Order: sequence, then C-alpha cells, then structure tokens
Amino acid sequence: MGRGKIVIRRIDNSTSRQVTFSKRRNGLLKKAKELAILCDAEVGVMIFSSTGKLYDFASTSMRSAIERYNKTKEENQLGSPTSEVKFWQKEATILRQKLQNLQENHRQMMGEELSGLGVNDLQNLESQLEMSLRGVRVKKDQILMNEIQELNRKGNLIHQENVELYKKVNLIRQENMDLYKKVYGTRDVNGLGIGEDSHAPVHLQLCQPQQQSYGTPTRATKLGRLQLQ
Amino acid sequence: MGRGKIVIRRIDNSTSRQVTFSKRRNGLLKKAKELAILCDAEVGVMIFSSTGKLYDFASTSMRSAIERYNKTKEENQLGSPTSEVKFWQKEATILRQKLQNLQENHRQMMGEELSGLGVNDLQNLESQLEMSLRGVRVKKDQILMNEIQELNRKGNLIHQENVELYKKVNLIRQENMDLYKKVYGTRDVNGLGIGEDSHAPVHLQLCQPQQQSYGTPTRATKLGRLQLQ
DNA sequence: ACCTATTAATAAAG
DNA sequence: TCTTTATTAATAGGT
Repeated sequence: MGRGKIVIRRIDNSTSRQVTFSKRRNGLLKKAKELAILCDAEVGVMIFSSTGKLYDFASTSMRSAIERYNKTKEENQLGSPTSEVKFWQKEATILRQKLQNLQENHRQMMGEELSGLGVNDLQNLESQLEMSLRGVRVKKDQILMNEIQELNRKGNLIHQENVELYKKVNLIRQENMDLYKKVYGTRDVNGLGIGEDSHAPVHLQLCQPQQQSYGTPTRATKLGRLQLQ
Repeated sequence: MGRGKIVIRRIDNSTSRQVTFSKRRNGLLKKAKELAILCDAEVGVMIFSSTGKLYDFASTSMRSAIERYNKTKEENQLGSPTSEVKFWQKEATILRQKLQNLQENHRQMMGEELSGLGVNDLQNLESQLEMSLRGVRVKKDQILMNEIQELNRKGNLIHQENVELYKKVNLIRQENMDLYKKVYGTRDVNGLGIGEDSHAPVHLQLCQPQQQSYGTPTRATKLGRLQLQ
C-alpha cells in the first residue's frame, strides 16, 4: 500500500525508519480505536519508539486493560491479599455482566440491534414502546396543561388588578373634574390640562379573562392554545 | 477499504460485529508486529472481545512492556498487588455508577420515573420512542412478510406437485379403464371395482396458487393476509 | 472460510 | 513534519 511493495524487515535507513514509524504508529493507534468502537472491545496498545518514547492508546484505561490482562492470564503470583482482590474482581465481573445485559436491553428499546429477535419479542417490544410513549405523552401534556392553567390564573389575577385600577382611575378623574370645576367654574374644559380624551372613561383592551373548558381537550386544541399564550 | 464506506460506530448486528472483530483484530495484531519489526520498536497490544476473550501481541513480552510502561508513566506500579484491591474497588464503583445511570435512563424509556423531566426532555424522549417504535415495527413487518412469502412459495410448489399428481392419476385411471374394457369387453362399468365416481376426472380444490402484489401493501393488508394463511 | 470491489493505508518523493 | 500521489493492503459485504 505504497509506491512499492516492501518486505517486513527492519528498515536500515534511520530517516525512513523514523518516518515509517510515525506513520504506522498513527495507523496502528487509529485502528485500535476503531476496533474498540466498532466491535465493543477493550483495547490497549503500548508502543515504545527505538528512542524510548512512549505512545499508547487504551479504550477505557491502560490500568483497566493491564489489570484485566493480569487477571485473564492468571499470572497473579502476587500472592497475599488474594482473597480480597478476588472478591472485588468477581464483583466487577458481575457488574460488567449486569451492565452488558442492561445495555443490550436498552439498545433494543432504542430500536437498534433488532436482528436476532423473533416476532413475539418484537411484538412485546412494540407494546412496551407504545406504553412508554403513552406515558411520556400524558406526562408532557400534564406539564403543558399545568403551565397553561398557571398562566391563565396569573392572567386573571392581573385582569382583576386592572379592573381595580380602572375603577380607581375613573374615581380620581371624577374627583379631578369636580375640583377643576370648583376652581374654574363651569367653563368648557375641553383641550385643557390632563390630556386628550381624558374625560372619557378608561376602557381595558388587553387581558380579558378567558373562560376555558379544561375537561379533555384534544391534543391539537391544547397545543394550539399554548401557542396563543 | 471494503465494498462500501462505513462510519466508525458500534456495529449493531452481532454477527457482523463478530466477523469484523475477527478480521480487524487480526489486522491490528499484524500491523503491530510489522511496526515492531520495521521500526525496531517495542509494541504491546491487548484486545478483549466483548465476550471477554483475550487476544494479545507483544514484541518482546507483555511483562516487559507493562513494566516499561509503568516506569515511563512513573506511576505506582500498576501490576502490584497493593494497589490492586484499590483498583478493583474503584472499578466496581465506576461500574455501579454506570449501571445506575443506565438504569435510570432505561426506566425513563420504559415510561417510568418521568417526574423531574422538563418538557424538552419529554419531547426528546417521545421522539426517541417514536423512532424506536417505527424501527421495531419495520423489523416485525419484514419478518412477517418474509414468512408469508416463504409460505406462498412452498404453497405454490405443493400446488405444482399436486397438478402433476393429478395428471398422473388421470393417466393411470385412463389406462385402468382401457385394461378393464379389454378384460370385460365394452360392458357398462358403472358401480364396479375401483370406487364411486372413479371414472370422473379428479378436481383439485385446495392449494390454488395465489397471485399477490408484493409491492408496498399496507399494514392492514399484510396482517390481514397473514391471518388468512 | 473464501471472494472481490472498494476504500484506506502508506511508500516514495517534494 | 506535512502534502501529494501512485500503489498496495485491508476489509465490507456477499456467498
């Protein structure tokens, strides 16, 4: 896979050796990563250049890989706290197993890795997903409904407040007008002082309280109303 | 470098995953060897399949590589028994944590434990479930369709066979009749020997081959047809 | 396990 | 070391 074929034998020329080292080292590390990801494997790679520099890759951690290596090789003549180590190793193995089972289960729920399932399994999965979906939608709608209700409650409160304010404004204006008359007599008061149309009663335009049916509205209704808020 | 491009992502199909693991594992080990030889480097590779099997390569020895790694990293000797207990304890803790996270995630996908999720989370969950559901249904329908097609294929074969048998039966009956005539002359043969209606040609009633359109039938059509099988 | 079209790695050169 | 390019090697998908 280059301009020419090569035999696998120590490269004499030190420069080419260095160059090739750099390229192939990257290649090896890349492929190690890919293998770990593609095939769900734990991979550890250690590379020492001829100058002693270390390059390494570990899909989880080198520590984990080495421990696991030692365990599988059973070369643990490192004797004393054996029972404790063994206990924790077993514990880890059990947990790994559980994790793997759950992962497989989870992947199937995500709609991945469905090959290998029979029609019955798929039927069950489908039912489960439908149930879950229903639950999630109920919950979501609940939250949205609550939000809407809360907004409406607040809206109504504000409206109430506005009504009160409106009353006060009109009251004060009436008072004002009376005072005005007392000061200037009964002359026409148009165009003076307080402002245009100030003698007309104030009318509210916004924040009309909505009366809504909160029974069992359709999905569309709910969402439609939400957007109107 | 294959019949098609692939993205580096866990392979769903377990068979392909294993096949790919086998191929790429060999590739990685080969390249590790080549790197060690070509560039005069010390190389150590550890690979654990998802089933836990170990595959390794070390240009000198794994022990040497690990020790050198430890030295270079200047960390507490990874292979030593003292830290081993701590390591496995940590490992167990990490695994337990992962398991817990996944469990929570899984519960949410099962539509349980939804309190604490916001509308956005729920929206995402809903989309995910919809996608999963779609995937599962596609897969299920696929299996059912294949089953139906297979049954139809077999049905047609059996029908063909029956047609052939029918021809043979009629042929042999004809022969029989001729022989009968030769033996007993041209007398009426009704009510004799072979059986009732035996002179009438045999008619097939079952296993008529169905011509079906396998284009893109609706769900209802597919399931409806299944029940008719 | 084998085949082969296609992609990916990389040897050589600048 | 980085780029480019021609060529080989690895391998994805199929049988």
